[in-house]
Amino acid sequence: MKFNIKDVARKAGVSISTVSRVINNSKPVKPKTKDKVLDAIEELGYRPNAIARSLKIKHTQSIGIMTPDIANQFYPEVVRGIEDVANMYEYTIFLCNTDLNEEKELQYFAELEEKQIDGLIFMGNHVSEELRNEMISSDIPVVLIGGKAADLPSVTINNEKAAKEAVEFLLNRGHHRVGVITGKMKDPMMGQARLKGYRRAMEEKGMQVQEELIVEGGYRYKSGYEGAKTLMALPEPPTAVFVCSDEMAIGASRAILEDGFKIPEDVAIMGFDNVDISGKVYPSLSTIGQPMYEMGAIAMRLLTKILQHESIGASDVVLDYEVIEREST
Amino acid sequence: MKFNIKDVARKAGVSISTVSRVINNSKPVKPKTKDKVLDAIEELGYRPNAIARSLKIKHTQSIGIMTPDIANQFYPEVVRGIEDVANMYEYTIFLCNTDLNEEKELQYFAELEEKQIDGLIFMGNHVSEELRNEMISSDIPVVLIGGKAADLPSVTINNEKAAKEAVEFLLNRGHHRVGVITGKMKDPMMGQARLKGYRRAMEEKGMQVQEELIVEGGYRYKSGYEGAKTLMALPEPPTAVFVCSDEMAIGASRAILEDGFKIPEDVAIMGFDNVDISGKVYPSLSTIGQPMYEMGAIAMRLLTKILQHESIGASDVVLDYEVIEREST
DNA sequence: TTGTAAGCGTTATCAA
DNA sequence: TTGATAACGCTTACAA
Repeated sequence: MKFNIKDVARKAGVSISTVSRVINNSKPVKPKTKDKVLDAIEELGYRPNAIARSLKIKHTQSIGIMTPDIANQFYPEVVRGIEDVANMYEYTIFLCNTDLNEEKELQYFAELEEKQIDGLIFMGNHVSEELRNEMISSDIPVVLIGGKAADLPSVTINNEKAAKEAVEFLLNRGHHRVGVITGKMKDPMMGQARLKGYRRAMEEKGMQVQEELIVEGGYRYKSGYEGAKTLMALPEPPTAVFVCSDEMAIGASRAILEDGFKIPEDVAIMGFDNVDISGKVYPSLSTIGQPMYEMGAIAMRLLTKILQHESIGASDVVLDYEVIEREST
Repeated sequence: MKFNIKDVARKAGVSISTVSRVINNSKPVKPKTKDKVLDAIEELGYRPNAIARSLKIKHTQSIGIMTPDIANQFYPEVVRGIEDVANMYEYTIFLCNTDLNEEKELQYFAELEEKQIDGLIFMGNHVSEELRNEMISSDIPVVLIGGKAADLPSVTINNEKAAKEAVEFLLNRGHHRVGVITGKMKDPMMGQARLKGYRRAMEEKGMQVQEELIVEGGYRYKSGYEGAKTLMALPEPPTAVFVCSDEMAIGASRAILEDGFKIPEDVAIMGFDNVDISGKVYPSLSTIGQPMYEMGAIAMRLLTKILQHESIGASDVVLDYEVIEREST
């Protein structure tokens, strides 16, 4: 029940080359013979074998996406952005979940390389030296989302500046004690850069940063919840807290509400990301809006340009964020 | 910088066949020559070409996933379940977003078939006759998640029964006017089956179902929001509403809160799905828990069994759901 | 405008 | 235990 180009050639009474030519529209073919071929294809229900084709032409129209965890609120939206433009340019995507685990990243990379992907979009908190070497030496074009590494194009936002604006927003509302629940501190962007933004905002306003108001979070809801609990248990709890991801911010809100405080009257919350749900929860979350879909779409667009050897302007594109005011502040 | 099996054969001073043998461990090879080969591989940084391999062996260790929209709360979790077991069995996954669009489904299917996927996991509200024909005639093994079609294995929950229990739960709490915001009525599972469960629960309790209390929703937040607005605008609004998806339920909660009602004092809300966020919002959502991760994992496991020609017990597996009581009821 | 044939990088059969 | 060689299904010179 599975036919190949030879079968249709035989059926149409032509050679396999002309069949190939009509399939790919690569060379002129006399209308009449073209019809014969098309009929044969139709009749047999023939589908070309892309694997065989790829072997010959040396590209697969497949690209890889490595994401920490598709089940994490942040990524589905960017993956969707990637997929939409990938589809537009006729690429199909391999999806891999790395759990931020270097071993897994390396292993997936090897697998994808063997499968001859044309390019890769990588998300993760940082690319290890070993992985970077693999990437460079493979000469598979890679574009990073949300992170940076030497010689690898990337799309990001300015995390430090965004974080700084977030806490300035809080400060301008008259808050004096603003706490922060950070990301993982080994994460250069979500952890370090955003905390740095916090510090700079405080310093520029001439406020002393109190280390007790800084608690290290992680990525998920639970760490936000716990971070807020410790913050609110302080002798003098903050009146506002900047939480470095929306998911943690939702956890923090929960903890704060449970402790009998009102949001935003007693304590204001500022998140980061603008994950889909953040505008839908109650109270809705003020946050820094990252253009997730666009990040994906732009990264993929960048990749297609590289693949087509179009000149790319800057290969580090930094996108705009926005501060979004909702009910939690 | 890219080497093939010939290069390593030359470097190791052996034939390509023995290289192949050491790579695949397919035949005994003298330890000493094996070492030579391994060294050559190491030195060149050789990576086998899976495309060439697939062409020869006629399978790709790739499977497809078709999902309506990865950015929709429900799917990332099941995709994660799929990916985890796929990875375990050394499959890598192609991810496709169909937007529930038949054209796109058909087109993706053709694309994936050309790319010679070994199997497919399909999510969608229903498989069209044409798509089903393609699936059957392609002899690519397909397993459905959340839907059914003749001759296609599936993993589902009993939507009607689950919905019935959801509204019984509400009824048992003494509610007499319970409204329902349905899914899209052309969706057999999320729409029809769940509504049927509602009707049956009402009937079995000897309650007359009032058509004004039934409003058709869709999939997303907005339709839940709007559905609740119309319900609460009724002369005699419901005291409880069963909303056929959590995302809509969150929208409904919002609308109800905005209208000045209290949850659950004035109106109780029951969702469906137990999407990650539903336990994290405030008030947290009572809901029917679908085992999303497991659905994915089990579907993929089923697929691997089919691919390995293991005997599969039932090819329609229906999983348990649970009714989860939280703050909204 | 069409056909013949080589070659893409593997695996596997067959012989040695 | 190893090596030659024919496939796998396609594209693309090159020739006709």
